[in-house]
Amino acid sequence: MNNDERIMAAEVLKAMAHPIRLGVIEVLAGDERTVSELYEILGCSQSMMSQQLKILCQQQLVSIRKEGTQKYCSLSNRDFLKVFDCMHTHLRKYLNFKD
Amino acid sequence: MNNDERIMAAEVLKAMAHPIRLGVIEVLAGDERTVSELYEILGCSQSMMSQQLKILCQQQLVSIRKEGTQKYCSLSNRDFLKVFDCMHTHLRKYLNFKD
DNA sequence: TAAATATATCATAATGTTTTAATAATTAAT
DNA sequence: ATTAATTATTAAAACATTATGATATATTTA
Repeated sequence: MNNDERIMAAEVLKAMAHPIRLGVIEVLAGDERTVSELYEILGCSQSMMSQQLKILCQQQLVSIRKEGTQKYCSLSNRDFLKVFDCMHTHLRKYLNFKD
Repeated sequence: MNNDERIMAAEVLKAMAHPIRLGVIEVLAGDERTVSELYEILGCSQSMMSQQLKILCQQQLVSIRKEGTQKYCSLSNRDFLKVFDCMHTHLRKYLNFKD
């Protein structure tokens, strides 16, 4: 990776690096969801969810299709689910995370 | 992942989400390095490197052993190199990165 | 057309990150 | 003991992120 690539990769990682945004990715791993389903499931405000989704879409982690007055969100790149496995193991093995 | 786990995972991802810190991980993928080798290779100040290494060590991404007046840095968890592959592909496939 | 529903945007206060420069601490060699 | 080399800490300015509440924009339904 050259420096430009690292700058972009850092932006993508930043877009993942938030509990709500990780939650969105995790929920969408199961299935497509509307914006309101997402903020109900994850327990945050509508405004918060709208802003976090914008960040995820900007980095193309999530894509959105419109249907009437609703918007359906889904994962753009399921490859990122690997990062969850990696984190899961790291937290337990290196950071002493207890369930 | 529950919310506590997401909070911790977000911290780990934040620790990666910086061009210099990504550079450190990439360089250390090849071999162990001293702090001064790292800031020379990556072209940043000594102070900057020291601070970035602290962040990487806190999340146990990097570990350090002391030898005389120098410190040798190495990767704690090589599993994270997977994240680089993932990013490499994502930038090109979804974010139109040009070499 | 008016009301209801779903989502987005804006403003802002609080908080956190990044960068730089200056200084401190530690070890090794003279 | 001084000096040189390596690394860490601190302080501060600039900048970015987060969270909240208020308001705006579509879209559908009555």
